[in-house]
Amino acid sequence: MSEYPKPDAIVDVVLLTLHADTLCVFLARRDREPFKGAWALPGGFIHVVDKDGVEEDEDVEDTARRVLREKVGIVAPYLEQLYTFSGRKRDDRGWTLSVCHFALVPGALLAAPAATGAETALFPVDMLPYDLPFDHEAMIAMAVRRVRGKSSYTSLPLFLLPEEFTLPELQDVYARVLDKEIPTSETKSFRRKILDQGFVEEIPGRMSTPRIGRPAQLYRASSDELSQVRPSAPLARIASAR
Amino acid sequence: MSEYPKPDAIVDVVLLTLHADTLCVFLARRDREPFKGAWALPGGFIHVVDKDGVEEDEDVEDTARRVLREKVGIVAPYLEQLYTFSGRKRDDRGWTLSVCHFALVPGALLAAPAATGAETALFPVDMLPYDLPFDHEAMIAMAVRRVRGKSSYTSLPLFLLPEEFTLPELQDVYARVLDKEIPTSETKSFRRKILDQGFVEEIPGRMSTPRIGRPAQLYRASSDELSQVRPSAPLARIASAR
DNA sequence: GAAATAGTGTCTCTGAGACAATATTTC
DNA sequence: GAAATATTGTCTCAGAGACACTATTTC
Repeated sequence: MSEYPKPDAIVDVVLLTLHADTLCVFLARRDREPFKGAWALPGGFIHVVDKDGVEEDEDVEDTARRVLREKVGIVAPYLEQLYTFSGRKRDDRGWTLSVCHFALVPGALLAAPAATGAETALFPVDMLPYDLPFDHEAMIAMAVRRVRGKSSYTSLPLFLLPEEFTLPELQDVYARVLDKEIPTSETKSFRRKILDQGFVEEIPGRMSTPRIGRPAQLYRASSDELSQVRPSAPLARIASAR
Repeated sequence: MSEYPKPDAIVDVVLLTLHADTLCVFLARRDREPFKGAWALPGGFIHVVDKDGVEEDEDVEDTARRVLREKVGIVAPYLEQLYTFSGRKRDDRGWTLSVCHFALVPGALLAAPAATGAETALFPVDMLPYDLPFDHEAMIAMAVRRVRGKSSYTSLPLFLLPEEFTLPELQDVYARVLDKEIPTSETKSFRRKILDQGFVEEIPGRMSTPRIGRPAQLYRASSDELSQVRPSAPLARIASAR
C-alpha cells in the first residue's frame, strides 16, 4: 500500500491503581532485549495477525486489552487512549510509534500475582525506579496528569474503588488521586458536590461495618457512570485548586 | 525488528479557522485512490525516510507539520495531537493507523489559495460535505469537541485571531468557537475573566479604528500565551455552560 | 461516658451574571 | 444631538468553604 518503510507500531499501557492509600503504576520486568530485566510498562506490538496469520487485534484499544489480559491477567474497568509517542529517537532500534493507553482498576484486582511468570510490582507514581526504558517515564507522568486533571471535574476515581464504598472512602480516594488533602472543613462541600452531580447512588439499608466509630452509608456508582465518565457541570469542580 | 506485519501509519490534520464568523475546517480534494476527487482532510503517510532513502519525519508532529506545509502551504501557530484512529475496518485496503492532529490558524492565513494545485475549501464544521472518506467526519467532530472543551477554560481561541485584536472581537471569537451567544449582560464578566487570567495584555495607546462607534483598546496575547496555552484557574471558566 | 467516626445546619464571602450608566467615536 | 459601539460601577444571588454541632457506633 505504501511505498515507504513503515514505523513499528506498539501499544503501551499505564495501569494505575490505589495501593496502600497511594496512587501506583503497574510495572513488569522486561523479558526481552532491549532493556531485558528492567522495570517497564506492559506493552506489545500491534498484532494485525497472530503467529498463524489469523486476524488478531481489531484496533489499538483491542491491542491494549490484549496486553492487559496477557501481561497483567486482568480486564480493566476503565481504559482510555492517552497519547501517541513516536519518533526516530525513542527506541535505538529505529523509528517507532507507541499508542499509549492508561487504565484504572480497583486495588483488589491486582492483589493476586500476575497471570504471567514475569516479576511485577506496583510503584507509587512519585517513587518510580530509575532508568525506565524508552519514554515510559513521560508516559506515566502524562497519564497521572490526565487522571488528575479529569478527576477534578469527573467521577473518574470511582474506577479505583470496589463496587460498594462509603463517601468518606470516596473523599479519601479523591484526595489521594489529586495528591491534595481535602480538609475536614470541606467534607460538607465535597458531599454536596458528589451527591448533586448524581455520580453515586445510595444502597438502601447497606452500611459499612467499621471496627470503631459510626458506620457509614454504602454507595455505588450510579448505573450510567461505569460505562461513561460524566463530566460535572463546568462550574462545579470536585476539588478546587486553591 | 517485529516479526509481525505492521499497520500502515498515517497522519491526518483537522485544520480549523474562523471564516465569515464561522468555525470552519480545511478540506482538499483527494488526488489519488481510494476516494479520488472526494473532499478529505489533508494527510499523508509517515515518512521514516523520503524517496531517496534520506531520513525525513522526526516524529508524528513533524509529519503533521510537513502535511500542513506541503498540502496547505502554511505553518500553523497551534498544533496538537488529537487521537489515534486505528483498526482493520477504517480503510478498505487494510489495517491502518492515523495519528490525527488538529491545528488552529487565524483566518487571514488561509485567504491565499493553497500552495498546491489541489482544489481546497473551508467548510463550516456543522455543514460538512456528505460522504467524507474513512473516519474523517469523526476526526472533525472530535477536534471540534476538543477545541470547544479547551476553549471554555483556556486562551486557545487566541490562535484564531490576528496579532492585534480588541476585547469585543475576542468575545465574539469565543462565542463563535463555543457556538454559544454571550449575552451583552455578560460582557463585563467576560472581560473580568479574560483580564484577570492575564491571557492578554493591552497595547498601550493602540486603538481600533471602526467606521462608526467608539474605538476599542487593542490587545495582544501575553508573551507566554502563544507558546503555551495556559489553563485558567479551575473554577474560573471563560464561558459557562448554562 | 469517652473515643472515634459519620453526617448536617447554617453562616460568610467570593465571584459570576445582570443591567444601568457612562464614554467616545462618526454623521 | 442621534446612533453606534466600548467600557465601567455596582447590585444580586448561587454556591464553595468554614465550622460548630449532632448522630451512631465500640469499648
